Amino acid sequence: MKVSREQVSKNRENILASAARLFRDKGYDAVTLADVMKDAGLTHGGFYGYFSSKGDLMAQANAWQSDKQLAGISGELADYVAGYLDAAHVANRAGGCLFAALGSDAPRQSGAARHAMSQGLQGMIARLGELMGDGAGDAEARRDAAMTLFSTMVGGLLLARLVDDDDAAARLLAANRAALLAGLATFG
Amino acid sequence: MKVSREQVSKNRENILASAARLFRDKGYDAVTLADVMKDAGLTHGGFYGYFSSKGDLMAQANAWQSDKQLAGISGELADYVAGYLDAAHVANRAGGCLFAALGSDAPRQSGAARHAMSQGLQGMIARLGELMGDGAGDAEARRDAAMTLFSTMVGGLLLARLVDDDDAAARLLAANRAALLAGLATFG
DNA sequence: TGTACATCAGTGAACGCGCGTTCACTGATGTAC
DNA sequence: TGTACATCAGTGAACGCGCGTTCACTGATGTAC
Repeated sequence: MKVSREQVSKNRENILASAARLFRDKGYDAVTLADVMKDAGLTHGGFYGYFSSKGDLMAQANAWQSDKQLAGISGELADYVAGYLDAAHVANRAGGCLFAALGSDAPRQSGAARHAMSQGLQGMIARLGELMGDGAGDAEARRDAAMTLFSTMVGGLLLARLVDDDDAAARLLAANRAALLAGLATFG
Repeated sequence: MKVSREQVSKNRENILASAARLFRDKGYDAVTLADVMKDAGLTHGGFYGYFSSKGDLMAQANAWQSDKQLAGISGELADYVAGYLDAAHVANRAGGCLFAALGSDAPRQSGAARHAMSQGLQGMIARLGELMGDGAGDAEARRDAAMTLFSTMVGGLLLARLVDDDDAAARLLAANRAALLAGLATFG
């Protein structure tokens, strides 16, 4: 049955939100279109009214999630870093950072899906560069510093999720957090 | 037809080598058992004479590749870091670091496959800690420093592969390389 | 050392099953008058 | 404002296809004598 235009808009948003969560949680390949549509409260047949293919959904979900993450950065940079390198973030893959959850899969995707993630990453680096203290130098130097900062954050989260020993994970987080916050204090 | 025991041993090695390459290149899910067996010069039906399931292969390939990588670390730590954060490594996913290629997929695997990778990572960190200069402090401090070092290396390589712009990738590599080598020089 | 035979690694066809995608149909929406 | 009808979002069954896994068979290996 036909639904209102407003409902169509909500459904589209729900599909993207469900896809963004499920992809991060289980990986692109392990998530089926039926899973996504069911999670969004619809049946799988309606999918092609919204997206042209699974690849299209992957691209749009990457862009959607990138935008959302970027918009979520506010306040002190040190607080953002500390929240990122936290046990709660390690446990919350479905709701956490796109780049740590799907970063090693992205280069394998073709065209649009990869590009959306690439653009998101560039935006992320630019934003973190802006938040860097003046002590880090001029705009170019701050951008370089942001690249290293975010590399360590993503790598640290990814490795903390990888080890299957809670103590080792906690130590990885703590070591990275301490090193990065010390660096930011120097720059600040 | 039956083959010699020596050939069986070689075949097993070939299957693991093919699997380790293909998994890193295309991801676990996108690689079929037929792909692996064909790459190893065999037909797919023979697979179950060597491994009990695809998951078993994934676990053993992870362990095999981890061991190989660990054994490949020698010489100056600074040289290893510079070679790791290099454009050639970005381009060579199939032959490169297991953790950067499959790190975000590993936590989704169950039991053995994840554990093999976790053990490999712990070995890697221990080895890098040993190679840290005395300036980094005692054994515990060196291990912490190795954790941050490897987090930045893995994150830096992963993000450099993710961006679909060669200049941006080169800059990410350069920024991380410069920051890490400066840090090592201080510790040295 | 040579021969006869049991073993078993490898082959390739076949099996279920699940997935992405398609499609005829339904019935609520929104427009034309 | 009400009514009649064209539109089209959503449904659920069906389709190919490819994958992991199984299995009867083959023929070289390696052992027993």
